[in-house]
Amino acid sequence: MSELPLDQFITFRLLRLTNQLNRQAGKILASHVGLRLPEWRCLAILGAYGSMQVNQVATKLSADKGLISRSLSSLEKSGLVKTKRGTEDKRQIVIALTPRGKKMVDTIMPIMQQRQETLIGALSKKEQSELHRMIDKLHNAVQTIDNEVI
Amino acid sequence: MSELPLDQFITFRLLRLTNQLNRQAGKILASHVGLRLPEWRCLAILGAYGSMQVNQVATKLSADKGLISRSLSSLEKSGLVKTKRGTEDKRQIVIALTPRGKKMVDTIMPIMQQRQETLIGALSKKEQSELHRMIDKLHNAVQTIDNEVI
DNA sequence: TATTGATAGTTGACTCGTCAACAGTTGACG
DNA sequence: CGTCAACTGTTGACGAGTCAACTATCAATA
Repeated sequence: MSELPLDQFITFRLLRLTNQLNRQAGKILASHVGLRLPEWRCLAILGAYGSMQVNQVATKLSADKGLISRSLSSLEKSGLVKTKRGTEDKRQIVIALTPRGKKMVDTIMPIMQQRQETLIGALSKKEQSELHRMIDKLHNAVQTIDNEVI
Repeated sequence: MSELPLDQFITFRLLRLTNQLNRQAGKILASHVGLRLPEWRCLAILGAYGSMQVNQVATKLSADKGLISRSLSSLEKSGLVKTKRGTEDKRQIVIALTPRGKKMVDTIMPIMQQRQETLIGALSKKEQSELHRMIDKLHNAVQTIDNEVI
């Protein structure tokens, strides 16, 4: 039987790190406001890009459209976004931040940016750019495996 | 690839990568055998270290004991592990691989190791060790934030 | 020895993420 | 036109992960 130092599995260590990051982000959002993580991500992307369709939000976030649909629906109930059927294409639904939604983004974004800076502050500038590059490489490698195995 | 502001968020990019990795691992396990990801991780850790208690498995995997409890219970139903009450401490439950469980590990491990090698093969030796070091640094930085914010 | 506190494991409730089925709408093409 | 494929968004079902309440044991100690 193979002797396995599981700590050497990069997948294992990455998973552990991101679970930790998600847990923390969730706590920060829940303590400051009653927002859930995917909801915050929707707000952030709408704040950055302005009005978008459901599909566009999902694509920008690399997230599932089902998850985004539910998140936006919840945000609408909270009055943070408003929705409107597309005028030409009646399948589409256009999402926009309400004034309250904009204020929410302005409140939360600095907190998350501060956290972000503390995080990447643990790495030198050189390490930061290398990390981004490595993530891209791994991203591509995963797709290579998909093509081989599946 | 990084023209959107959110792409600069390292948390965002890491999350996207690990979601992709988990999705793939799940597919591989499901296609080869009817194993779920946390179940496989339990098998792997038991294969590497031999008999352990539930708590020890959870600690080694940095996972929640509830999740591990359910996974092991499912593995027992499948006949891949066997459990035994501790003789001295009757709270403890000692988990061990069955012969079928051992065989399962020997079947799956090479597949997962192959995948692992393809993944890290996308990085040079120097990058690999740097990545491990960066993950450690980020891991520590998260805890720093926990102490500050919460 | 009886109480109290810690520990091992189970279970329920909830969020996050993925997939697939579905209804409604659009557009291309015979 | 009418049909059919493709697309938009919603919904249901389930796996993954977290937290907390609960039980049963154990251990310390008054």
